[in-house]
Amino acid sequence: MLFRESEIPSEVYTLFDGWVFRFKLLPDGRRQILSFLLPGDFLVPQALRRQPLRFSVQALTDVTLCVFDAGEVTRVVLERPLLLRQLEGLCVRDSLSADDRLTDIGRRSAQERIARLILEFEFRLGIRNLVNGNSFPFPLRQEHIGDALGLTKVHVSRTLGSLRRQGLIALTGNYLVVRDRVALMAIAGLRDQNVNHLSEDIAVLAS
Amino acid sequence: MLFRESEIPSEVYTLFDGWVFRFKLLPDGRRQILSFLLPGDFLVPQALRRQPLRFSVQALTDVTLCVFDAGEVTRVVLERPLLLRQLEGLCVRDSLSADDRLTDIGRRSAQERIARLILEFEFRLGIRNLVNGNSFPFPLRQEHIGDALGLTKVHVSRTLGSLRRQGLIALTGNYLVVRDRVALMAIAGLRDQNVNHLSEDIAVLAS
DNA sequence: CGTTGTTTTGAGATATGTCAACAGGGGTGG
DNA sequence: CCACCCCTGTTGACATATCTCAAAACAACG
Repeated sequence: MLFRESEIPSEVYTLFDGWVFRFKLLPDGRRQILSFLLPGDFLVPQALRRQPLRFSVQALTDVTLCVFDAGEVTRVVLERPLLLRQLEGLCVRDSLSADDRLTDIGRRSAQERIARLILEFEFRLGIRNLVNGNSFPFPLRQEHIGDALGLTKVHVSRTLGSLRRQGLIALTGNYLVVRDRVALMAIAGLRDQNVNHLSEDIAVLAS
Repeated sequence: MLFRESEIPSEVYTLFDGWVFRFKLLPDGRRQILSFLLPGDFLVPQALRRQPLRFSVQALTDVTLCVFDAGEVTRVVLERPLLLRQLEGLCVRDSLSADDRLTDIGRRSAQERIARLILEFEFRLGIRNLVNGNSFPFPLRQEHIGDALGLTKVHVSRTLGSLRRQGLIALTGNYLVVRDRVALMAIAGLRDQNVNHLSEDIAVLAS
C-alpha cells in the first residue's frame, strides 16, 4: 500500500518498475479502481497541491520508485514554465483517460470493456517496449478487472472464459497473449490503431 | 453545439451563464455525458494544448460565454507561473470529479447515483448563489441524467418517480426542490456536508 | 386544438449479480 | 514427499437491477 486516502503525501514518485493502481473504497467495502499505472508513469501529480488525497494507491507487484521531495519539485517546477506546462499536460492526459473509462463503464457491455482494457494494456506496454510478440505480463487478478470495470469477479471470469474459448486471448498465470487481435479489436469497437495519447511521463521529470 | 469531437478550438471560454455538458458519442449512437459545466466554469482547458478534442460540448440552455483567444491565453499564462499553476489546479479538480463519477457509475445503484447527482448540483449551484431556499434551476431532460449516469431514460424516470413518491424531491418543469435533504443524503451515502472541492474557476482568469 | 417533445406506465427480456460449492496451483510445514 | 491450506478461478442455479419496446398521458407552444 503506497498511499492511503486523505493523507497528504510529502513525496512524489515516478514509477520505475512494476504495476500500481489507484482506487476508492466505499464505507461498505465496495471498491472502484480508478486507474492503473505502468512503468514510466508519474505517481499522483495531485501531491504537488498539498491537499488530502481523495483515493488510495496500492502496488500490484513489487515496484521500484523514483522518489522526489514534493516541496522541492514544486519549487523547481514553478521556476520553469515549460516543466509546469508538461505537468499540466500530464494531468490533461489523465482526464482524457478518465473520460474513456467513464464511457466504458457507462455505456459498454462487459465484453467490450474487457476487450478494451486488454488492448489498452497492450498499447501502453507496447510504447514502453514491454510487449514481446503478442504476449505481455499481466499481474491483475480477475477481481481487479472487475473493480476497474464496474463488474463482479464472477462475471469477469465468465466473460474472460468466453473470450478464451473464442480463441481471442490466452491467459496463463501472469502472462496474457492476444491470439486474435483483429477480432478482439472488433469486439472493442476499435478500427484503426488505437490512437491513444498516453506518453512517456518519465521524460517530464528527466529534464 | 459548442464544440465537436476532433476539432481543435482556437478559443477558450469561461461560462458566464447557462448550463453546458461535455460528452462522447459512440458510432452506434450511444452517448456518455462526461460532465456538466455551470456558470463560472472554465471551458475546455484542453484547448490550450492544441490537440483535437476527444469529446463534444453542447449547451443545455441559452448560454453566454467569455471568449479568449487560445494563443493569447497561452502566451499570458506561460509568463505567469501562478496562473499556470491555477490552470493545473483546475485540471486536477476535473480529474477528481471524474474519479467520483467513475465510482458512481461503477459501483453505485441507480438511486444512489441520482441522489448524488442532485446533491452535487445543489452544492455547486449553492457556491455560486444560484440556489434559493431548497430549490434550484434544473434544465436537464431525464435522458441527460441517464446518459451521464450510465442509465436508461426509462429507468431514470422510474427512479426519479420513486424519489418523488418518497417525498424526497419535487421536480416541476425546470426547477428541482429538495424536500428531505437528510434522507436524500442518506441515500447518497453522504454523512457530513459534501466537502466538494469544486471552486470558482472564474477567479482564475479574472486576474 | 394539433404538434412535437418529454415523462410515465406496463409487460417482458437480459445482462449482470449473488451465493455456494468445487477445482487447481503453489507454497509451507511436517 | 506428502498433506494441508490459502488464494484464485470456474461452474451452476437462481435472483434482480436495469433495459427494451411500445403505448398512453402530459406539457409546452404555436
